[in-house]
Amino acid sequence: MSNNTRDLNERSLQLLKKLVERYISDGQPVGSRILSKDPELNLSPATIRNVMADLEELGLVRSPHTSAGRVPTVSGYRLFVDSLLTVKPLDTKDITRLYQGLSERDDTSDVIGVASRLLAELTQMAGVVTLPKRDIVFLRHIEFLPLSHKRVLVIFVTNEQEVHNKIIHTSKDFSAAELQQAGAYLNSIYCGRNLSTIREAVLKELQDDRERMNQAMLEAIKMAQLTFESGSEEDDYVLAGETNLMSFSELSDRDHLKKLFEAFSQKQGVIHLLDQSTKAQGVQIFIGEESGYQAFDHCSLVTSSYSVSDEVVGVLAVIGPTRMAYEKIIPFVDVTAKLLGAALNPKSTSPL
Amino acid sequence: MSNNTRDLNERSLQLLKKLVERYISDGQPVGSRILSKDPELNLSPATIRNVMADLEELGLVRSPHTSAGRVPTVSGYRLFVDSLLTVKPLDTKDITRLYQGLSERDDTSDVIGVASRLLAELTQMAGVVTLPKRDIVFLRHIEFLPLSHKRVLVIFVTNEQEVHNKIIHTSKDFSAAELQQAGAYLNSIYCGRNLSTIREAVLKELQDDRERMNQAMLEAIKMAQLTFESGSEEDDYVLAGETNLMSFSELSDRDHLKKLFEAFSQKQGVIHLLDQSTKAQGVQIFIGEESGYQAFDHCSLVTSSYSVSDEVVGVLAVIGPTRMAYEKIIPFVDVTAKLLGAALNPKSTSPL
DNA sequence: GCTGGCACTCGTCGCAGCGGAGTGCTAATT
DNA sequence: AATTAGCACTCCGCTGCGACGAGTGCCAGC
Repeated sequence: MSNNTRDLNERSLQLLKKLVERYISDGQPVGSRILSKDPELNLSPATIRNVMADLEELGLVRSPHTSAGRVPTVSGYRLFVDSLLTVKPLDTKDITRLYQGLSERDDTSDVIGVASRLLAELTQMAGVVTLPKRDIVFLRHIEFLPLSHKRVLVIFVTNEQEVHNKIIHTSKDFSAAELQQAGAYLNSIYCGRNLSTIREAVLKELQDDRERMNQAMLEAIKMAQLTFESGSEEDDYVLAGETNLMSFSELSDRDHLKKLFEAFSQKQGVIHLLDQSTKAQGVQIFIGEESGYQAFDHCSLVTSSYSVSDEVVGVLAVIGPTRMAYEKIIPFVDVTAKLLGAALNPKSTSPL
Repeated sequence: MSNNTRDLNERSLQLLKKLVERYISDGQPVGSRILSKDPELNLSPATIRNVMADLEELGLVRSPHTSAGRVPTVSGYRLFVDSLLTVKPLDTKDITRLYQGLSERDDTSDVIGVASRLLAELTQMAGVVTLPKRDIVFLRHIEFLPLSHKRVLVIFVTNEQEVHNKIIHTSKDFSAAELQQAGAYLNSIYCGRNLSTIREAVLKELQDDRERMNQAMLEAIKMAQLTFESGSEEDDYVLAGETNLMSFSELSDRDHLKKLFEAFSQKQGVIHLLDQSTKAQGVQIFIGEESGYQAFDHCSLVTSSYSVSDEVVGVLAVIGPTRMAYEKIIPFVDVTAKLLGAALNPKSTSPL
């Protein structure tokens, strides 16, 4: 059952490639007769049957029942996308649509949402984009408002458009004036820095320099610490085109569909899965059960991290049935990730 | 085809009631034999057949095919919920769950989301709650930040927790200091007032009193106008438990399901539908096609507006198959609406 | 080593037959 | 006049059967 490429000669691989391509385009188990008609193979059905038997022994294909053709297994798809696939150049129409959507950043639209919708719309599958990591998120303004019961509402603005808010619990009740002062102080020293470095700086301040700070400054720093402590901002993503998945017959089983949509609304599992792609640069693919999540059993995910200034800040993906046109989707996801990264680059956006 | 109640005698109505109840609990077309066994009716199958024929003539029931018993039509359900239904008191377990979830307002949780999730969880259908109208939304703090290109980022905080933001286009570029001043001015005069009255006041100012304001005040008012102009805050809702709907066989048709979920993600249609309930106090029901939206053809919505200080501020609903246990859902929605209204009442929450 | 031929397996389709559930109608009963 | 019993009828759903087609595995010949 080793699906090592060396166990197979060129012809078998070629045949597997044709088989997978054929299955992807037709959705029907493909038999020896059909493949025998392929001019590039030019083999008789009987020979093809022999080769297919080999492929089946290696676990690359299987037949749903005795007298149906063969369909690729997960390993078969894996081998296909890893070694056999010939990626197609992107459709020019798609390129322009992506470019339009992701380069011109008009005010109210959020790039992440646009990217997600584009992924879904142009692939007719589901698109998902994680929100970018805080590393590229720069503090623009911070402010505190008093609530009752020792609670403080923190509002902070990042980059251009995003406004975040959080409620923190403080050790005592503060007056509006005190909080205003704290905000002004923090603004003066942390504006323009990214959230990660702020967090580190805050921690350092708290450890090192207590004596050279006055009480108000200390309180302000404490509040900043509460605001930016890790995990404060739970990860999230923007999903689009889920309903497209309902049209695929291989996913339209009620229970599968339910599991899938439940996974989408719980988010957590999806986040974990996508996070695995943050390590690698470029496109990565999860085929069927490879994901390890039952909900995605008959799905494939084509993911790519996206980066700003050479640093990975998030992940995007297209989710569809295992039987998808990988040769198109892969370059598509790749390009989208790059364009999104570029669109998020603070240098290319208007200065503060 | 008039389904006037007067066309029917007590017995026929009683029989219709039994029939609908039976169909709701079993999901099978109900025939004369089954109903004849009901001790309260105590009629022979033949008599029941006669009555059923009458009901069918009036359009209250229909048979899927010649020998298949009867199922209620939309009119049948309508008559049932309007005149025949005997509502059941709420399950005590449900009451306590609702009470727990909606009375204690801890910090981070949003009541609207909790309400929506409770509706879904306790009914095992989908729950939806519209965000409350701005009339009960009080301005707590407003602030402006400069962006590039004559744009200004407005952040305003309402009630306790909610932070809103919006980008407005101004006639010229303002400095941070100017904007701060404008914010301070607006805070001083509009804090604590609700958004509707602010909008009116702003418009009045712009018309009446131009001469007695200085330039800065005028600019501030103009910005407030842009911020609070109507339609600025598009309506929205929180949905929960959509996936529950996938379990109902009568909705599990692929196309219907797709339409339904598309309607959910586009939101707009749902909002329109729910808005119709803002006029009435109390529970309202849309059965099947009554909603006018194809996506909800085989669904019923049990809606109720919810009010704060006797003013309707939003709508909540349970969405499920037409064949749902109305006698339980109706009081359930009713109570949830009342509890939510109470939870939102600013008087009962901690003061500013 | 490849290929043609052949027997075999399975799934699908159409068809017929049958039982069950339920109806509508009519005639008898109260 | 209303209710009921009886009966013929309709229609769904199930089952079994045979034909068909697609595709396989294997063997023998090229």
